[in-house]
Amino acid sequence: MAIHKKEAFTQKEQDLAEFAKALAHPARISILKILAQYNECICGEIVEILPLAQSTVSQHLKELKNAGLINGTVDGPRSCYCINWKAFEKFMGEFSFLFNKLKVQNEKACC
Amino acid sequence: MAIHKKEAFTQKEQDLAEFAKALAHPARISILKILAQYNECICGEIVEILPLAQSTVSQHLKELKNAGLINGTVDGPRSCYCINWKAFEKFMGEFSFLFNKLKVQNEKACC
DNA sequence: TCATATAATCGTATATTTGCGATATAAGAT
DNA sequence: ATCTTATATCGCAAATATACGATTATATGA
Repeated sequence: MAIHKKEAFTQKEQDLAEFAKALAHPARISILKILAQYNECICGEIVEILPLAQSTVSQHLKELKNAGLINGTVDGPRSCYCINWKAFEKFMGEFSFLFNKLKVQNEKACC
Repeated sequence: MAIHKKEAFTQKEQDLAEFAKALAHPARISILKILAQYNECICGEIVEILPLAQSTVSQHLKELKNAGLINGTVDGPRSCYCINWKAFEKFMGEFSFLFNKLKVQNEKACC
């Protein structure tokens, strides 16, 4: 595709897209559900639950962390992860706000 | 990657991931905002606003339509698009429900 | 110090996404 | 019938994402 045109869009649009991208894989949705259920988990616990290799789970965790959706701290030889509810709420709120706000002003029928 | 392991996850997890994927590009976020603002648009109007080629915009519209987030109807030589608010609310509701529900039961601090 | 346990990273193969120009299609106008 | 307008689709190139095994790093315990 030669060039990525992400730069052509607003920062907020890019941020929302990044957030959505982090959620755009069933494995990551599943990881978030597991983290929510257990409050916190080490990588190995998630590996045992999901049908994915350790390296793959670690990669998904890294993406979720990069997106800011989870926190991860080193705990001896392990890494402990949990959901960053604050970030989660921020993005969910922005999405809801953006589209609910836009919605009210044109509830009329269309094509 | 040899095999896609999407099948290993629940239908609901896959559906939410699909929804997120449709939103996982700033151009598509932008298109949704444009559609919300104008209520309905033909492809060419969006092409004029965004710094993307006509074929690229058409492709993004197709993805949004496949994900069920927008409706599109043929109108003579044009195609008219608008947001499918019902689908939108369904998915946003599912996300909020899923994570809000999980949240209440573990607000305690973690790593 | 050395072995063990845990997780991160590297390298690689393959699949998917992104973007565009060129072409095809379909409806309306002349 | 032909031309114009608007959109979809095809084909291609480049970028990203997915998945895994192998390797590396790090901390704990013997």
